[in-house]
Amino acid sequence: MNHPDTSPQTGTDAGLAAVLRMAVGRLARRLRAQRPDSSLSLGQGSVLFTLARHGQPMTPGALADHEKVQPPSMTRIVAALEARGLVRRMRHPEDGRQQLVEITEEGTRLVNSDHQRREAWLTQRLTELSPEEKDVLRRAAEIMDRLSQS
Amino acid sequence: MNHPDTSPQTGTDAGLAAVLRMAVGRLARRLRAQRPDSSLSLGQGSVLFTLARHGQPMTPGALADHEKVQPPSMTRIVAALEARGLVRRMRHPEDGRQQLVEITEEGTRLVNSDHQRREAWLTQRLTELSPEEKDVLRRAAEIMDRLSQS
DNA sequence: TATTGTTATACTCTATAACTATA
DNA sequence: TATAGTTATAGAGTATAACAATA
Repeated sequence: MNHPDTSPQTGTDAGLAAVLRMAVGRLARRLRAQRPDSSLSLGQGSVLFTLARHGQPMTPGALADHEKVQPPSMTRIVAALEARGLVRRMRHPEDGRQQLVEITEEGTRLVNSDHQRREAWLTQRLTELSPEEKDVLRRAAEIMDRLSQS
Repeated sequence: MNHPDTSPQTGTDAGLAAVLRMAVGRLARRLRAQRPDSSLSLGQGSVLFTLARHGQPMTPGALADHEKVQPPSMTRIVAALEARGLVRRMRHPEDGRQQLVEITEEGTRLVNSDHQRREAWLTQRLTELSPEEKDVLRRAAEIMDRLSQS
C-alpha cells in the first residue's frame, strides 16, 4: 500500500482508468530511463518482437496498425532497424506499392538472446515477484494489448 | 489470443518482460493518441491525481521522484498545471530552497469530475471488460507501480 | 559545500501535411 | 482516383548541464 488512498474512488471504472493510466505512464517512463544506451527504443523492440512472433514478413502499414503508430513513424522505426541489420525490406511480389519487412538472422538472434534479455532491468525486477504476481502481469499484458487494439 | 505465439518463449521471466514492455508501450501510445486535446498530458494528470491522493502539499522534488521524471521535467509539469489554475505553489515554511505544490479547488474538482473521467476513452473500454479482467488490471496496476518505484 | 529548484539547450519520439509511385 | 509509403516539418515530452538561491 502506497498511499492513504483518500480522494479519488478507485472502485469505479473511472477510478480504475485513472490508476491504470498512471501505472502505465510511470512504468513506460521508468522503462525508457532504465534502458541501456546500446539497446533498442521501446518501439523498435516491439516491432522486432512482433516480427519474430508473427513468423512472416509484414508490410509497414500492418506494423503501424499493430503498434498503434502512424505510418511515418513506422517508416522511421523500420529504417532504424534496417540500419542495424535487424530487418530487411523486400518489394511486395504482387503489389508494387507495398513492401515487406522481414526479420533477419541477426534480428532473430537479438530477440531470442537470453543474454540481451536477462540483463534487462525489467527482467531482473520480475524475478523478485511471486508466481502469482507474475501471472497477474501476464494476464494484464494480454488485456492491455486487447485494449490497445480496440 | 492474438498470435500463433511461436518464436520467443513467454513462459520465462525474460519472455514476460518482453511481453509486458510491449503491452505497456503500446497502451501508453494509445492513451496519448486517444487523449482529447483539451485534457491534461499523461504526466500532468498523474501529478494532479497524486496530489489529490496524497492529500497534502508536496515538494517538486518529491513529485519528480514519485513520477519517475527528472526535476527539470517536473518544473515544466508544475508550471503547466499552475498556469491552468489546478495547483498553486507556496514557499516551504522551514526551508527557503524548497517549495510546496498544493492542489487547488479547481484541480480537485477536475480530478473528481465524473464527467471528465467518464468521457475518457479508457474508461469506456473498461466498462466492456468482465469484473475478473478489471480485477486483474487493478492488481497489475499496483504491481506495476511497485516495479516503477523499485 | 551541499541541496533545491530553474533556465538553457538538445534529443527522441510522435504527428500532420504534402509528395511520389503504383494500382 | 485511391492506396502505400516517404519526406518535410513541427510539437510534445524528456534529459543533461549550467546557474541561482538557500542551508
